[in-house]
Amino acid sequence: VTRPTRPRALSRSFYARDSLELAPELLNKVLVHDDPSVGRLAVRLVEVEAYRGSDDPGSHAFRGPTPRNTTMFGPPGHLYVYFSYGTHWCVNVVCGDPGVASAVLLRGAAPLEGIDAMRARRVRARRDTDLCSGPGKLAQALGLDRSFDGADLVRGPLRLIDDGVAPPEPSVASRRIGLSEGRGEDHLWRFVVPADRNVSRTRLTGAVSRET
DNA sequence: GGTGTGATCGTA
DNA sequence: ACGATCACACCA
Repeated sequence: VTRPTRPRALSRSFYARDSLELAPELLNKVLVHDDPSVGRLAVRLVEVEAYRGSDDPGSHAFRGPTPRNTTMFGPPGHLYVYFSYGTHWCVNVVCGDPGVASAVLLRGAAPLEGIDAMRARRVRARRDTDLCSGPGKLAQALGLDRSFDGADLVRGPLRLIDDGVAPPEPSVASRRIGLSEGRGEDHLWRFVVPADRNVSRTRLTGAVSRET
């Protein structure tokens, strides 16, 4: 059993590394949104995916900088938020060095605090596991949209917190979701907390258990 | 539990 | 034309 410590916000240097290294370290970290309109929202991350740049055909940054992906090339510890399928927002944590595109997509989380406010934003959710079990749901529950693209996780109002709960040991690595053929769909760059009910899709073909 | 399909619009 | 998706229908 991991003993909780005094919660501390992750520092800029924590994000300054490759997305493949950072992604599994984000599991079980707490994402907090101090939302001026509804108060504090907090969730524990249970599913993430690593994206890279010029060597990753699944990445928005594969073909170089564009107006949309600019923050992916910026300094680490900021959010990259984009509009997906005409209906949903998806949230990434930018990592690596400035000039190098590297980011981690936040795909699933367990609601901890502000659950009533999350339900108000996600009326169709029947169970608590419907609130944040997918990238679009997570963004909607936390009230995130384009206006949060570029937001600084070190300054807030969004922060990532280490409350002493370590990443799972082992974690599970599987193929990334939603990539068509030829887009790096075989890479095991999705990381999940095993058996957590807030993981967006339980089918894990080709998944491997992974020591951190 | 699983699979299949339509909605919807910014981006390249 | 095509998505780093979701919800709902339907089958099991």
